[in-house]
Parts: sequence; C-alpha cells; structure tokens
Amino acid sequence: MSPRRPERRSEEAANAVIQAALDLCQEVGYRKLSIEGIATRAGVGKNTIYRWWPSKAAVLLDGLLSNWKLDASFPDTGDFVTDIKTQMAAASRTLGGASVFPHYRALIGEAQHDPELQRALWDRFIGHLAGAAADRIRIAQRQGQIRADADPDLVCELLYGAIYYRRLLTTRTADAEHTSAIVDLALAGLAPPGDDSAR
Amino acid sequence: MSPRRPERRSEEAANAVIQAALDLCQEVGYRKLSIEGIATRAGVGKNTIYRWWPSKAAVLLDGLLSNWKLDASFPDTGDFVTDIKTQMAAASRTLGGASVFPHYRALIGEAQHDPELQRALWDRFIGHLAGAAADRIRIAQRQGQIRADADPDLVCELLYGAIYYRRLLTTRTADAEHTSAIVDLALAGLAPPGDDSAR
Amino acid sequence: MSPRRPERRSEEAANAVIQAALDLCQEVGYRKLSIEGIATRAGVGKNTIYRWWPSKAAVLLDGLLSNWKLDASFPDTGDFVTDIKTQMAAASRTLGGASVFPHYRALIGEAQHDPELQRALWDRFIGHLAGAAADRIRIAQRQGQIRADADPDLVCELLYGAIYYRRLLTTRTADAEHTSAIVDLALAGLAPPGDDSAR
Amino acid sequence: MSPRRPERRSEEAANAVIQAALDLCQEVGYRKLSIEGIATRAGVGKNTIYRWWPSKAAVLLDGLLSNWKLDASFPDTGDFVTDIKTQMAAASRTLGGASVFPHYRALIGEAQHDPELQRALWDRFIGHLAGAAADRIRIAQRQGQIRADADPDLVCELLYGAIYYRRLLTTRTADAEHTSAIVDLALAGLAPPGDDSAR
DNA sequence: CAATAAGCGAGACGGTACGTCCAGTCTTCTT
DNA sequence: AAGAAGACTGGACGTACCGTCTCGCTTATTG
Repeated sequence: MSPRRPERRSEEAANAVIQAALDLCQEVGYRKLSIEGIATRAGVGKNTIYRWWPSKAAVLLDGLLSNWKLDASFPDTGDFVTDIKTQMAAASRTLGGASVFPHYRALIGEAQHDPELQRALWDRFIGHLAGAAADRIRIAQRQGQIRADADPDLVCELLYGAIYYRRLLTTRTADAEHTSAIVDLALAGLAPPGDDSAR
Repeated sequence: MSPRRPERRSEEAANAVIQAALDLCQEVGYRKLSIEGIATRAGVGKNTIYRWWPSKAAVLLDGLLSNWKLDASFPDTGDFVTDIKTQMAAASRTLGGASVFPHYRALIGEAQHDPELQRALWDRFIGHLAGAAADRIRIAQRQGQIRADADPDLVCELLYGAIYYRRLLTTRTADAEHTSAIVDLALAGLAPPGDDSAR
Repeated sequence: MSPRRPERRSEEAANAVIQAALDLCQEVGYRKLSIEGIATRAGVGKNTIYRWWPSKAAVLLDGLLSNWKLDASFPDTGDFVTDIKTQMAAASRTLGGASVFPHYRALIGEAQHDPELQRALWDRFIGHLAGAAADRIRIAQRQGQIRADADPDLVCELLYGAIYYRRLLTTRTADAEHTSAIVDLALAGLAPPGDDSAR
Repeated sequence: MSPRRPERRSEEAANAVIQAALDLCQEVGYRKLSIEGIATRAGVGKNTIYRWWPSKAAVLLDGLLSNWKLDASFPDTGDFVTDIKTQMAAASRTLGGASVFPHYRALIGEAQHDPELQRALWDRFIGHLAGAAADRIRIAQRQGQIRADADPDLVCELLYGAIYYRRLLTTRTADAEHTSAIVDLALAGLAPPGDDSAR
C-alpha cells in the first residue's frame, strides 16, 4: 500500500499529486475522484501516479498522513479521565473536522472493499493512534486510575468504537459532549451502583 | 433507496436480480460487481434494474434484508447479561459469517460515500437492530439490572461500537469470546474496583 | 474487415464516423489520426467505432468506398487502347487526386502490416477494379485487339503495376502522359522491331 | 534519414540496436515493434537510439542494408532475357524470402505515411536496384536486344512494377515462374502477332 | 374485446475512466 | 562525452461500465 520511495522519485510531482487528490476529493467527492482527474490537475502523467501508488485511496492516505503529522502523542497531565477526554475532543475536532473527515471517512469506506488498504490504513494511521491510546491506558493502570485487569486494547475498542460507530453508521453527529459522555459511561460501567457482581 | 413497489413489477425478475447480485458479489467481490454484470447474470434488461433500484448497493441491501428476515427480536430470559451475550454471539455468527459479512461490510463501506445509502442502511437495517437492543436495555434498566441513568442509545454505541470497530478497522477477528469480553468490560466499567468516583 | 451491418446500427453515427475520419486524415495525416480523435470529432463514443470497425484503416476503407461509388465500369468504345488510356487517366485523376490519394495510399501502406486489411482492400476495392480491367481485356482479346494467349490478370499486373510502382515507390509523379507511355510500351513490347523471337 | 556517423559512436551499441530491431520485428511484427522494446532487447538506453536514428523504420532500413550487402550488380551473360530472369528470380528468393520480405514490406508500407522514409528507401535501396537494372537495360539496347526507343526507367517500372503489384496489393504469391511470365509478356508486348501498328 | 399502456429482454448510444503502453525528453550516475 | 538506466509529461490504446435510449414482444387492465 505504501509507495516505494527510491531516490529517483520526483518529490515535486509526488507533492503535486497528493495536493491535487486532496483538493479534488474536497471539490467533487471521493466517488467522482479519478486517477485521470488527479493527474490532469497535478500536471502529471497518469503513469507517474500508477508508478508510486496502487490506487487513488493510497494517494489520499498519503495526503492524510502528511496533513496529520502523526502527532499521536497523548496528553499526560496525570489525570487519565481529563487526558482521554482532551484527546478525544481534539481528535474529533481535527480528524472529525470538515476538511479532514470526508477524506478519512472515504478511506475507511474504501478499505471495506480493499484488504490491502485496510491493512495500510491500520498500519500507517489508526494503529498508531490506538497504540498511543493503549500506552496511555497502561500508564493509567499502573497509577491505579483504571482497573488493572482490563486489556488495554479492549479498552480502546470500547472507547473509540463508540465514536466510530456513531460517525460511520448512525445519522447522528459526534461532538465533544458525546465523547465525554461515552468516557463517563465506560468508566462507570453499566452495572447499577452498588452491584459489584461484575467486578 | 427502497425501490418502488407497484403492482406491475415482475417479482420473478426482481428475485433474479437480487440473487444474481448476491452471487456475483460473492464471486468477484463488490468492486467488480456491475449493474451490467448483474443484468446479464439475471437474464434481465439493464433498465429493469435501473427502474427499481438506484444503485448496485441498493440491490445488495435488498438482498441482505431478504436473507436476514429481520428477526431482530432480542432474547429475554430475564438475565440481561446472558441475553445480550447470546444475541451478540448469534449476530456475530450470522451477520459476521462468510456468506453475509462480505455483503454487509461492502454496504457499510459504500455507505461512507453515499449519504442516501447510509440512511437507508440505518433505517432499514442497523436502526432496527439498535432499536431492539435499546428496547431490551430499557427493560433491563426497569428491572434494575443495569444502571438506570444511562442513555440506552449510548449503551448500544458502547457495546456494538466495539464490535464494529474491531471488524471494520482492525485486522483482528471478532468472535463470541470477544463480544463476551466486551460486554463484561462495559458492565464492570473501567474505574478500578472500590473507586466510586465515577458513579 | 468489413463491418457488420445489422438493423440496430445507427446510420447517423456511422456516417459521422466515416466523415470525421476522412476529414481528420486530410487535416492531420494518417499517422496522427486516432480512433479517439475520430470519436471526438464525430461526437460519438469510442465504443461505437470499435463495435463496427476493427481499426481506423477499416473506417477509411469504408470512406474510400462510399466516395468512390465503385463505378469500376470500364469504357468500351471498341478501341481497347483508347479505352484503357481513358480509364487510366480517369483513375489517375480521381484516385490519384489530392483529395483521395492520401487516404488510398495510407490504406495501401497500412495493409502491408495488416493481412486482414490487405485482403479487405483487395476484395472490396482493388480487386473490383482489376476484375473490370480483366473483363475489358478479355473483350479486346476476343476482338483480336490484343494477343489472345496473354493471361488477362498478368496484363493487368503489367499495366497497373507500373503505375503503382511509380506512385508508391519512386519519387516521380504519375500523370496521364505517364500512363499513356506505359500502355504504349506494354503494347509494343520490349523486343526490337522485326524481332519475333519472343512472339 | 541516414544516421549521423561521428567518431564517438559506439559501433557495438549500433549493431546491437539493429540486430534487436530485426529480431523483434521478426518475432512480434512491425506494428508491435517499439523503440522501447528495441532498447531493452539491445541493452541500450533509449536515448542512444534517438541519437542516431529518427524512427524505428530507419533502424530497420539500416538492418536491411547491412543484410543485403547491396550486391545490386546485375548479371551480364550477354543475353538480356536470361539475365533479367536470373536477377528477378534471385531477388525474389532473397528480398522476397521469409527472413527479409516482412521487414522490406513493412518499410515500404511505412514509407507510404512518411515521405522522408520513402525518399531514404529509394535513395539508399530501391533506387540502386532500379539504377542497376536501367544500366543493364541500356547495355541490352546498345546490343540491339531490346528496342532502343524505350525509356529504360519506364522499362524498369513495367517489369518490376508488375512484381511489386502482385506482392503488395494482390493476395497471390510471386515466384520465379511469375517473374519469368512477366518478362516474356513484356518482351512480346500485348499487341497481337503480326500487328505492327504499335511499333 | 380490442386497444393501450406498462414492464420486459436486448442491446446500441454518448460518455468517462480504467490501467497499459509507448513516444520523446530529460536527468543522473557510470564508464 | 557517450552510454545505461529510468523517471518524467503526454497521448492513445482497447476495455468495461455508466446511465439513457429505442426497439419489438408479452401481458394485463380498462374503456
């Protein structure tokens, strides 16, 4: 999925391609985005795209990564609940914003038909975010802020899964309030107060 | 999204179309599925498809619904935890099985580029499942089996979101064990035992 | 080589294609003539061309035929020498003219790389001309105007071959004077006067 | 058309290019022959080809010349008829043979779209053959073996034109028998025996 | 009980984009 | 300084489908 990166490659052309893809996707939407269109807009031969990327989605993934800077670093103020809410709100603002979310969402959608893309999306993007979250969770566990017997990966799925579920499958919107509510609910658990049967 | 259903419609042709779509999607994958191919396989004019469905995804959605029989009914043995685990395991077996999941997944993927499809998918399918789950949750709340102050929809998102997250975004697999672990974790909450600060 | 001609075919589109091909070939030359260009100029989908013709040369052949009207009929005034000279001069004027010769020549050139085209060119065009000439020669033979033991086809080759040789291979030009000289020479034979050794 | 021949030129590379072109043309045919393919097969940079030849046809012409050795010398036994038949049969065997004719034919075909190539083909190849033939004809004329008032060039056209006509335009084959029959016919002339009107 | 309208299979149509190949130019590194 | 290697822009290839359309044919009301 990730393009080869030899020395001979023209960085100028590569950047033009990525930028053109981002712009066009914004303008006409992912469905009408075409390799041909990207090439024309970027002033580049189609071959130059096919030489370095396997699909338009791969170009967009590169675009996403170059914009996102991958500062997946988690805040660590010492208070896990605050930190996770801060991070989720920030992610919702950037990744979920109007300039990024359409691309991100299109990639996730495309990945459902393209196993290679799915893997690339995970390996080069989502996996890093999830990994950073899991690391922060482990710290919190060591500090006794969340239960030590929970699998950090499972915790990630619980927290982030709820956000993605809402954004990708429902017709409701996700905002900071929502992410906060999800964190609170996950923290408290579903079992009624005083019922320690599940603990 | 949903096709018109007048009297003059040939049910024979419609069924042939749906079956051809399901078969072809299985054989060549959603990406290579084409209206033209469906028409040929079904022995049907292209127009007959365009007359009743707006896209190949809409045909597949009909196929999904006709297979799923919409038995979204939740078990109710009186024990919420057992019931939810039973239901999730069942759903994982059917919806997540090799004969249905590829179609379902393709629809979800496609819906990320097609707001109409997303709405149809929710209104005619996922929404019903989520609604049934929310109903069961409300019963459990009334019976004091889970905390009464939790928004049932949020609970749904927490439980099902984790499953979808794993199946759609990660490269790991989801089985009954996983769904069970998710339920346990959600029930217990992340807060360490004895820490009632979040309750 | 010859296109299928079923009922469903749009004559309007076919004519547009042929005309566009002739025009473009005139304007940019055969080398730069492209199916793509023809389609665009004709306001027609590329498929419509590929559906009915195997190559741009086949389109041009149709164009040549539709312009030439195939009035391969030979004059017959009773005097063979006059008639053949008349016909050759006429052919040189039309087929060899600036509006037809470039197309004709391009077809002949292309046929050297394409056996199917060569056969089509012969069967649908040159063969008819040669056949009409051979017929006229047979009449002349019956009337005792040319020797009866000569193979009419061979006579054709001798007369027309000289013309094509000059036009296709040399850098000299062919005009009515030239064709007339060729006929005279062929008629008289190379053997010196009074030498009947070859007769 | 003819390549520049400076001192710095690598003869090794030039030979590899010519040989690769001949081989590839034999294998895949002129139509699918490409500069790129030749360069790869010859183990040579594309630029090296572009530096010395203007087109793939020019390379082939060089190949033709290097194979043909240009032994355009005409036999001269004193008997023109025998000599011309000998020469034509020989030419038919070599130039018309399976290892040369495809290349030769392709060049002639290509020359119909490329005036420069046509001129080069004449100047560097066909013209020499025709010139040698015309010389031999002039000798025969001086010896009174063929009529002195015939333009030697016209005689060439008559004799060779018939051969080329058959090979390039008809679907019949040309062999020694055919060339012999053409010579006989041309020698005797078309006029009926005893009719000296044309002489 | 025709006529008439709708749905139907079929497939041609103008288009768009695909992914590939190659042209011809240019740059880099090697000999 | 020439050559090999190969990336570059650009154009055309031939294919696959799109969504629209027109054509006859069948079928099922409805005037």
